[in-house]
Amino acid sequence: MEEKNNTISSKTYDLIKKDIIFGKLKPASKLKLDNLKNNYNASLSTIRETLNRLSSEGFVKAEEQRGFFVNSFTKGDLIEIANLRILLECHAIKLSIDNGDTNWEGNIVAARHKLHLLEKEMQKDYKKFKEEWKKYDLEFHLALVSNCRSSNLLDLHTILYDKYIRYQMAVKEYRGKESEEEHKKIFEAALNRNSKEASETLETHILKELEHTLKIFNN
Amino acid sequence: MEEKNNTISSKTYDLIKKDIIFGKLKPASKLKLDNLKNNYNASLSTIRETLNRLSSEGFVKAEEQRGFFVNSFTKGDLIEIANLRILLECHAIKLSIDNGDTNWEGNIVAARHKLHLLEKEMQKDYKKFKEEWKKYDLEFHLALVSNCRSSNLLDLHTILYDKYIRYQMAVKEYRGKESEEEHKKIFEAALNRNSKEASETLETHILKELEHTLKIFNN
DNA sequence: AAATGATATAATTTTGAAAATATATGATAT
DNA sequence: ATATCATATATTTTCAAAATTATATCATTT
Repeated sequence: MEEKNNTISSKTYDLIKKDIIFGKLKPASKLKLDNLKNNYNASLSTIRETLNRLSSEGFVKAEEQRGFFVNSFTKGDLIEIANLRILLECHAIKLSIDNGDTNWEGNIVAARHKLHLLEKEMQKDYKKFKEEWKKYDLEFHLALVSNCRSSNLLDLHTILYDKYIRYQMAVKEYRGKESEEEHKKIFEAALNRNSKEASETLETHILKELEHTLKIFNN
Repeated sequence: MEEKNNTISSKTYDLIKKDIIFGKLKPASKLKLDNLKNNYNASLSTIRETLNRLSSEGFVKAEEQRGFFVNSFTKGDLIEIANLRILLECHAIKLSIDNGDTNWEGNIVAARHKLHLLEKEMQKDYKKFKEEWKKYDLEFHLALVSNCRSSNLLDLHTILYDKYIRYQMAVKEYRGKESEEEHKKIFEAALNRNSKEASETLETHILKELEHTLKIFNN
């Protein structure tokens, strides 16, 4: 009855995507098919399938007859992505709050709690918990927008979140308290069903993260 | 020096995408690999590559180990897509107008002129010119947003436009005069650099098209 | 020394076939 | 008749190798 990830192709897709997001596969690096084939234990055609998907989503750049590359980091791209995330996520959170119900509220409380636990860990050891934190940060943001009643919007948002977070995962320092404070404010606005405030606080949150993340271009 | 469409894979991608958009490959129909292989003269792996890309973009649904299907038509999906198109395109047109320059203005005039020619043809023979009209309608809408200075936004918008237009291409009647009048208003607002009015007129335009397109569910 | 061109090497693209899985068919039992 | 199971067929998934194209190497010419 399982419906996901039974094929080598989709498992490989997840692995490569993860390695791109967390920088194990570095920005602008060439993705040589033969290397990937060996590193991920899949055949060439299977690797090509996953790279085609990743290139559609914008994690990978395909140059015909010259091969595949991890998308480069550029200041302009980061700014575009952050602003697009604001457009989608702020729109979605408003719809979501306006449709909010008991179950949705429960999910937010749970997600916020788990995120908070990871935030404490992050204070202690950023590098160690980065990957797990990312999981719960996404879960929190998804819980907030999950009631927007548009699966097209949700799918798009998740891709934009991942594209944004790839940049943030490259920053060496954790933003800490400030970020946690913002999460708290968004959380409270959502529970109060104040969609305007939630949206504005979320926008501020993403813009501050952007500012922090832009540091990767200073040196 | 050419940089696009030299591979069988990308040519096949264009062909299949076109056939989905114009309904030659019908909504919800099974995309049997062996059939596609014969109809598009490409090998199985190549076909799979294109289907993986199309599934990332949401034209095709991939069910693991069960195969690929053209995405179904549903009322809810159409409404989601139209609203997402409004969100992206209205945002982009405002940015574009605010950054507008001479060259951009020239492109809009040219695109509007070509679209207008096709609109006249459409009055005479809808079925015959549908495909060509779609090309110039997209060109017009793209010209309007082209100055938004976000390639991420532009790429996303084009996908949403195509996803929307697949539904519209399934409508039997041309909307005619009303639609042409709306195009004219958007055009004039853009030339007057009135981004607020352009955005509002564009939203109305898309909502009216949505209303018209929803007819495909009445029978 | 720089540029050009020929050759060799490496990489991508495409194919056809093997392996794995799902679906259809038909026989048997309730 | 309906359900269950086993078998056969069809389809998807995966692979490995051939064909094509790009890149690197090296000799030759200016």
